[in-house]
Formats: sequence, C-alpha cells, structure tokens
Amino acid sequence: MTDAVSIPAVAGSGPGVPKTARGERTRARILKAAEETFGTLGYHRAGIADITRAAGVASGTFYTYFASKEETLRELVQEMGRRLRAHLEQETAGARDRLEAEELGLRAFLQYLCDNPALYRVLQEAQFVDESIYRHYYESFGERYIRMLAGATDRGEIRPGNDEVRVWALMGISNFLGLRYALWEKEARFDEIVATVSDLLRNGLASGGGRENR
Amino acid sequence: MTDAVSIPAVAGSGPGVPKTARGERTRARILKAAEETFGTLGYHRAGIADITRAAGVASGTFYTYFASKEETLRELVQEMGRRLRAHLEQETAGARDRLEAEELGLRAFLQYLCDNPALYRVLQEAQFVDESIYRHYYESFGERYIRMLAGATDRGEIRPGNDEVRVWALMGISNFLGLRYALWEKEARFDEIVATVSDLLRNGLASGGGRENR
DNA sequence: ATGAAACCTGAATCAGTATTCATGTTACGG
DNA sequence: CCGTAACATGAATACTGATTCAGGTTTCAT
Repeated sequence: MTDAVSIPAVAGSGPGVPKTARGERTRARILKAAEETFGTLGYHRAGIADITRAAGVASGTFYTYFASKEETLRELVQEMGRRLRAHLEQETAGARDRLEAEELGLRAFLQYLCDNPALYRVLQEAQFVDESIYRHYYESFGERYIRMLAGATDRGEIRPGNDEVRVWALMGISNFLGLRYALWEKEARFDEIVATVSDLLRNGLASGGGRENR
Repeated sequence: MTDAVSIPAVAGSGPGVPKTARGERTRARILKAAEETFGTLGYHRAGIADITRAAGVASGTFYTYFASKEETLRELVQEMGRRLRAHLEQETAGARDRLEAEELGLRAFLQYLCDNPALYRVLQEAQFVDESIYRHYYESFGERYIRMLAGATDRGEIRPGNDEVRVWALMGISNFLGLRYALWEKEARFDEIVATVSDLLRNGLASGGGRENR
C-alpha cells in the first residue's frame, strides 16, 4: 500500500499529479467528462468506460490521474463547490443589505443550477457514497453563511436569532426551490420565486406580518 | 413474461401477493428488513442477501414477493410516505391555526426522523434510482400542503401569496433541519429549532419585522 | 386425512464493471 | 538529436451481486 518512493506520505498520494502540459489537459478532460457523466447517468450507472469515452481516452488512462471512481467524486464535489461559492460571492457582492443579498443569491443560485444541473446530482449522490464529503460541503458553506447573518445582525439589518438554524433553513429553501424550479420545471420566471421568498424573509407568512409572537 | 394464468393483466403483476397468513408475514418481514438494510447500508451497498439474512429467509424467497430490488424500493417509498403523512396529520390535528400547525408539524417531523432515520435515506436515494417515485412523493405531498395554505389564506391566517413556492420552501426547511438536527446531531432541543422557524414564519428576518416591502 | 397450491431453499448462473498491467507512444531536458 | 520519464492503450483480470430454478416443505380446503 505505501510505496517506498516519493514524498512524505498522507498528501495527494496515489496516482500522481500530472507533470506535463499534456497530462494537465488530459486530467482536466477526464474530470470534466466525469462531471458530465455523473451528472446525466448518475454515479452508479456511470461506468469508468463512459467517462473515458466522453473524455476521448482509453479506460486505463483514468487511473493515471485518479485512484478510484469514488476519489473522483470527492474531488468533483470540492471543485464544484468552489465554483458555486465563487459565483455566488460575485453575484451578491453588490447587495446593499442582507435581505437584498438573499434575493440576489437565490436568483443566482437558481440560474446557476439551470446552467449546471450536474451540480445537484453529483452533490446529492455524494451524500450516500461518502457522507463526510457532503457534510463538509454544507458545514463549511453554513459557517460562512452564519458569519454573514451575524454581521447583518450587528448592522441591524435583521433581528437577532439562532443563525445556525436560520442558515440551515435558508439552505433548505434554496435547495428545494432549485430542484423544483431549476431542474424539474425550468421556469425562466425566477422573479416570482425570488419575490415570494423575499416576502417570506421580510415579513413572514402571518397576516399580521409583524410583532405578535409571545 | 406473461404467464397464462391469473387475473387480467396490468395490475400487481409479477411475483404475486401472498395468499396465506404465513406468506403475509414473510412478505412483511422482508419489507421491514429491506427498510432497515437500505436505511443503514444504503440502497446500492445493500445486497439482496443482506436483506434476506436480516429477514431470516433464503435469498430466493425474496423473489416470491418482489420482482426486483428496485421494485422493493418503490414500494418502500410509498409505504413510508403514507406512514409519515398519517403521523403528521395526527400530530397537527389539534392546531388552532396554520402557523401553529407548522410548529407542530415541524416538531413532529423532526421527532419522526429521529425515530425513523431510514426514511430520509430511502427517500433521498430513491431519487437517483427512479426519479419518478421521488417526484411523485413530493408533488403529492406538496399538493395537499398547498391546499392547506390556501385554506389558511381564506381564513385570514396568512397573507395571500404564491403558495406553491411557499410550500416547496417549507418542505426544504423541514428537510434540511431534519438532516442537520435529527440525523446528524441529535439534539433533543427541538423547541429552540421550532421557535426559530416559527419566528421566521411569523415575522420574517428583517429587523422591522413588518410591512416595508415594495 | 390428503393432495394441490403456496411457500421456502440455496447453490448455480450470468452479466456487468472497477481495476490492473504489459506494451507502445510522446514529450522534452541535456 | 537522444534517452528517459510521462503518458496512453485496451485486453485481461477478478469479483461482486442480482436473479433463476429444480426440488423439498408447509398449509389448508375438502
């Protein structure tokens, strides 16, 4: 298991990082093909052969860059997560307050899912292949999110409250609305959806719309 | 494929319904074992052998009652869905208005997930085995839910709005909070969670807490 | 009681597929 | 220009696991 050669241990291990421009390109092609293949066929139905065919390489080449099918999924989740976060940060950068950031963020997320449907499937399936990847994804996403809500509270934009619970509720909202309206029935009419959620976040559902709780 | 015997066609088809008390019991044992096995190992890691072992029958017996592994998952999702719905209806029956029903429903759901963790996994994995089961589950769940919100609107308990979007948002909230607090970190302190969501639904997040929207 | 239907058994089948490896091919530092 | 490390190939391997089936056992209506 532990080869005598190379670097300390622990790190990247297994099949090495490419050391040539060609290798770099091939590895990237395979990863992209894996994203598409997992995204359309699903992790279990997708075979290594499907991936390598889509990448235009022989099946053995896969193992020059990836230790296993599962390892590939792991890397994919991390990379796709980074891309999504970067996109959302960019799209919400111009918000004037937290509530507006929520609006921009939801709209951006829905659009992103429309354009990258593989994200949903790869992430959700990862949950049952290796739960730790999935947990890590949402927990790290959640931590940043919580800090943003805390900041907004400090600035008086939202009422104090249990931000962890709020964040998981908000992530749940995005997730389900994404599935329903970005993947299942692609409505371009995201405005209506965003407006409805925005109203919920600003005023709640109650007919009073304000202070009447205990 | 089509045997010459028995009933018209179309219906239950394949492996028959048990015709004896013994058969009834065996079938039920297998279904229960499948629930447990899928719940702990997951659909793909769970083998027919694991299920039949847990049920205490020979592997061949499985096919006396179920056409395939996939068919079993289908049936399981439907049955588990029925059970959950029945439980929630019962637990929310005493609510005095919609907002209170949401509170009772969320608490009941969290507790139910704690007690029946297999529900989450079986349902979510079904999504990638046969999406139609999963869609049907949420769409039928959603339809009833929408009607309840519509009724609440008529009674003046909540403001008018896009109830379909609201319902999917609410289902997303329950789902994510269930995963986080009922499956991952079992906190018995559901009160805090329910209170936070209740506050969100009653007042929103905004510091004003009321009418300031466009 | 009795025999046909229902039920149960578990070894054998059969197909799919992740991974390996011996063998070419290509790139590039010297 | 070479020679070697990198890279690429794809048939062969090795294994898993769903499904079948030929034959025993139990149930129950008559």
